Amino acid sequence: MTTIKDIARLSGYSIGTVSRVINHRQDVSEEARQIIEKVIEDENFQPNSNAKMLKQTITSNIAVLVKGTQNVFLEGILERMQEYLRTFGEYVSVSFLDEFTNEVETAAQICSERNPKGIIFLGGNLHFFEEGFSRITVPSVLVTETAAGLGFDNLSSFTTDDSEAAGMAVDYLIRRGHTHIGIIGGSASGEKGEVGTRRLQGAVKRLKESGIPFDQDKQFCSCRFAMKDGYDAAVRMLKKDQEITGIFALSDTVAVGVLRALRDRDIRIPEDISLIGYDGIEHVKYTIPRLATVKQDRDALAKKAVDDLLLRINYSRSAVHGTVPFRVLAGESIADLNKH
Amino acid sequence: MTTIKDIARLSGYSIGTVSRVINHRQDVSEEARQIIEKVIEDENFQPNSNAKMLKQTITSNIAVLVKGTQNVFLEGILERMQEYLRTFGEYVSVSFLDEFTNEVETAAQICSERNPKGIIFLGGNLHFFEEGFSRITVPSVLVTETAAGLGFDNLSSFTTDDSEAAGMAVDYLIRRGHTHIGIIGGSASGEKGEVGTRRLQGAVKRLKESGIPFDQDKQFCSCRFAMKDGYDAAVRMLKKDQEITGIFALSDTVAVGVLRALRDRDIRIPEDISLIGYDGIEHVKYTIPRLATVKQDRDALAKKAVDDLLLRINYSRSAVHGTVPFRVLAGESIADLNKH
DNA sequence: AACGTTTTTGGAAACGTTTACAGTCATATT
DNA sequence: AATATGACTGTAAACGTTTCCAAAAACGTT
Repeated sequence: MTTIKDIARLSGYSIGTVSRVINHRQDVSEEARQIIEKVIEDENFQPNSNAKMLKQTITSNIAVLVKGTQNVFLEGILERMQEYLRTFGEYVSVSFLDEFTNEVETAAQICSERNPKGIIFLGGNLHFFEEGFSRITVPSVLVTETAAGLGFDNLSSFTTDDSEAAGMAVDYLIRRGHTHIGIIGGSASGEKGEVGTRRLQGAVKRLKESGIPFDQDKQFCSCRFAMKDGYDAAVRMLKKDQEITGIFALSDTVAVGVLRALRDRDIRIPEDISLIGYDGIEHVKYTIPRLATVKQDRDALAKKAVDDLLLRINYSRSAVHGTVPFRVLAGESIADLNKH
Repeated sequence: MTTIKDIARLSGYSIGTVSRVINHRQDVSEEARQIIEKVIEDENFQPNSNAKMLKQTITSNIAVLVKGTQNVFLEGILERMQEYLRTFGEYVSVSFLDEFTNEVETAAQICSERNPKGIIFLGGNLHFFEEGFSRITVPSVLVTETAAGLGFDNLSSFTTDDSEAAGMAVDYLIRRGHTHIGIIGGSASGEKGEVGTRRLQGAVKRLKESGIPFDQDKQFCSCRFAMKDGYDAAVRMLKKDQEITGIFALSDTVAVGVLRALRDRDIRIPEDISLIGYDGIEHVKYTIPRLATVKQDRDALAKKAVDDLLLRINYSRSAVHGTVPFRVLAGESIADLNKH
């Protein structure tokens, strides 16, 4: 392994000067820079990151915790983030957590074991943050939830305005004459600080505002955000309520399951029941019928979160909380009842 | 930050002894161990990983390179691997690469920058390995391709027997009376050392053996492994050849695109054209109709690769090459022409 | 009691960097 | 000519561990 010492010897300069060249400092003569850079090039020298980090007491890692496995939506954000971070020369260390694992607990553990310089939470349960985030001291960012109300100074958050967006989703149904709407997805307990709950509340709020009756016991079926669970929940919903003409699935993955469940019961979409999803994964363009959905801006989510985190890692800044735009995508899964 | 020095001071022992306790060595008295462990506990001390690694000249990272973005199949393997590795206390640093990026080149770069103790390639192009893998010296494993023929002693590989499995896929069609079969997916160039190419060859071989005519120019449409590309390729195929009764899509994602393309042209599946995919992602159970496919054993792939890599990291062993079982899944997308 | 063994311990060097500090040298200023 | 200034460079001390080596302690054997 070639070290800075070898470069010093080979170039005839001291290790101090070599170090200065490596770190692009100004106080080095042009001549020294040239010579040393040549030697570095020739020797194919790479500074040992451990030594560097030891001295600087940081690691060059950013830890990413993805809440939920097989979550196409979050994985899409992860990919975008990784790609974007790479342009800064930053790498991510990824952990996928199932939905029951406490991500804050896990993050704390990762911090002590690996000492990352920043943490990105892709999804998460606000409850866990409220309870235990004070133990985490590195700059962090939570994506897909808002931590504005928690008041941690090292935790930023970026999300779609879920409540508003969910409202737009049901609004889309309402405008097309649907007055009996079912909602599928979200945590069983209606737990506070959970994505599904916020979307549910936004939807219910809009229903109320529009004067549409909604009986949560009969018209809501909770389920995890997976195709299978969407399928099962749809089956339950059909048993509970036969009058529904429109369904809002709280995630596209759930919607795919719903689609299949309705089909298996020979319920036509959109002729018999209309369906709108949430997230805007690629897949909605290829379902039969194409799925209407609310598309979150994953690029913006990824970019904003990374920009903010990097800024806060390098300069001590306060956390910020932001939202990104969304769009309702039409699809073919919604019937306009007004046209009858 | 509490350091080993603090623990030494607080416990009344020397740094050396504390270090020995931390590393669970035998040559420490029971008494010392107890006392020191108590102090460590009380102080909530975590050894600085950078210092540790500096001394041991390794990092505790395993680098994973995922070839291809938005690849549900590989991401599923990634999740399984990460989860399994975590049980060993190992973490992964992930990079997603688009299909054009040279993963071996990238790995070499990552090695010099971050010095991982092992590398996992999820997908990859054999050509790149043949050309440049000799530069990589850490234990590595390639999943989804076989590197048996390359003869690198530090590169294991695990894969499904793609050729055989693809053969089974077309066989499934052939047995149901299909004699005019189209194949969609795989690299444009029919490039050597590419997943699609191997599957294509396996399929063509089986067609030949069964005495089914196959004109690669007319009955094969190459495309990238994405839904959109599957859609477009299906459109091309329909223009080129009107007589096809069965299609083998070289990945499930492609199949989903094909499904949608056929539907848009009012071609019924399986009545007009039958379709079988490859990979066995969750999704195939929720398409309309449910998609027949060849299911690769992702659990086995993940587990074998990790087991082997960990073994080779800790003991110097030669690389091995293995395959995992596969299964043809029936679905609803295939018509039995014999029944007419 | 004197000696060997074995077990346990402390001291100190090493790992490869960064950086504060002090030094050298040329040039400009008086 | 003496001095101040500034640009550059080298030296050495850190950073928090691990581990080699030798010292000390404990024990058993003669």
